Amino acid sequence: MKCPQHPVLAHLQRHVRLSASDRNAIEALFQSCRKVKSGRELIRSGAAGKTFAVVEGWIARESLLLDGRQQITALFLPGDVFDLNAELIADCDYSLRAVTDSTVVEISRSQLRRLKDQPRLDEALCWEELEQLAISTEWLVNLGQRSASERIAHLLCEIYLRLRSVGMARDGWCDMPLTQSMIAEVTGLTRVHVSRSLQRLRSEELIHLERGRLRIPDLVRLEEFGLFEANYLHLT
Amino acid sequence: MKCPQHPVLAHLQRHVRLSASDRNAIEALFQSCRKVKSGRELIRSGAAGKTFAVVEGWIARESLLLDGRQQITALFLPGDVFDLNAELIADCDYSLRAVTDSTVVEISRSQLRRLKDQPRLDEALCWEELEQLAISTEWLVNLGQRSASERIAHLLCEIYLRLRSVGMARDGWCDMPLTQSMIAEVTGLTRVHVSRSLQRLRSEELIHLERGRLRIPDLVRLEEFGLFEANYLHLT
DNA sequence: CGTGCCGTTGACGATATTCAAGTGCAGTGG
DNA sequence: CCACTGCACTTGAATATCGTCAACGGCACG
Repeated sequence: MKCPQHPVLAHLQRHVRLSASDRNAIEALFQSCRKVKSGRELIRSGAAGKTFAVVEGWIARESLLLDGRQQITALFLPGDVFDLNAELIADCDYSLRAVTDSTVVEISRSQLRRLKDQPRLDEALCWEELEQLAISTEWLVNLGQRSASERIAHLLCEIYLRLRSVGMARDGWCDMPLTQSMIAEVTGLTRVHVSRSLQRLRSEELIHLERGRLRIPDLVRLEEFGLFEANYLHLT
Repeated sequence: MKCPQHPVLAHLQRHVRLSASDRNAIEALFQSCRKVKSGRELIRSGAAGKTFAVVEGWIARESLLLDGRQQITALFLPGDVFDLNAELIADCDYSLRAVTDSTVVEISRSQLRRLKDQPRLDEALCWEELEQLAISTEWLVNLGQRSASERIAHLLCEIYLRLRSVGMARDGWCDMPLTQSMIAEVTGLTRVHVSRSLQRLRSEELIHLERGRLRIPDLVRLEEFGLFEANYLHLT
């Protein structure tokens, strides 16, 4: 699904109304976009950290354990600006991988400093950080307290609302390019168990999920099932 | 265990060497300390967000589910400065509770802005944010991928190293005021299973834990057991 | 026409939860 | 001084949830 206006601008303006010069400063960044093929890494574990904005596509942050177990610790969707302080890191312990064919912008520390000199942009960027932290906090609750089906239901609610907030979901429909293996890596479950849990959600008519598209016939019911409370996303 | 110098200064100076005026700006904050009794809330769910620095004691961030299940999503130890952008939040979906009798400093948004005008302090504060995010990311891996005993081992390694970085742990000893119920709320397990898992760690001589004190006879062994890799803490 | 990835299914086993009862200890008040 | 209470922790037995192993089908890609 296409985003009506530029997703990064839409995302930044969810809490702060930007001036024309603010918008220009952001748009100037897009002159150096970077395309990344699905499955390729933007940042490899061990490299230096970088700040990104997602113009198009989905990005996953992955952490690898010594024995090969793997966890997706964050998902970045169109419009997200993330890892604002990462340039301080000399060697990352995570990697960033494109879930779909994606377009991103790298933001250097000097560019970031200039953006932060504009008060409204500074505030908008603070909201970005706040959102990332709130989401990862909510994911902790998800992994710690919810059952398998609840975790998946919660994740799908979050994805739907995050996409909707930049105009990329409506009428209960949105893209959902995550494979079941990836859902497993997000939710801390096995592929097999994700498959079974999804079947349960389908059989209870809570979701329809096929060929990379998700349909939620009754969002309220899915939210209740997944003990989902939207306020952590700070949508207005 | 007492911190040799002021824990907040020690913490901020782990990555950045502060000037005398930087240190004065921080010390000025301590004129308005706030004492909180063990078990009391600093911030209640629904209130406005605030920025804090921990002078003394341990603080937990808690999230409550609709059905009463509860998760601790962060622990703040002496020296930590946290929730730097929280003043934007009108109503929190979490609460902050003192684990032990504690002393904290509230930092207002205007104070914060003044601190951020000093470049070294700004950088030190960025490191604080980076650390919080890295820890919550690592906790996601913990909940998603590790077994019960591994989770607890990992948590104890983290606590030990975080305390040691501000001089509050040495020779394998540190404070450990968390009850087993709290460990359960951090690790997403039940109290009962935490009790059994701790017994396993004790029987394998990986830890000695009693009366609020932790002893780790062989840190390397405990780290290996818990698949702990310290680099996410960015200690030098 | 293979090959690899994604998803599904079944049988079985491991891990963690639930329920219930009981201990030790610190603090309280008669 | 001693019962009484609440809290932290422990233990056992039964159960549920989730993981592991293995096999199979469909589909896209070269």
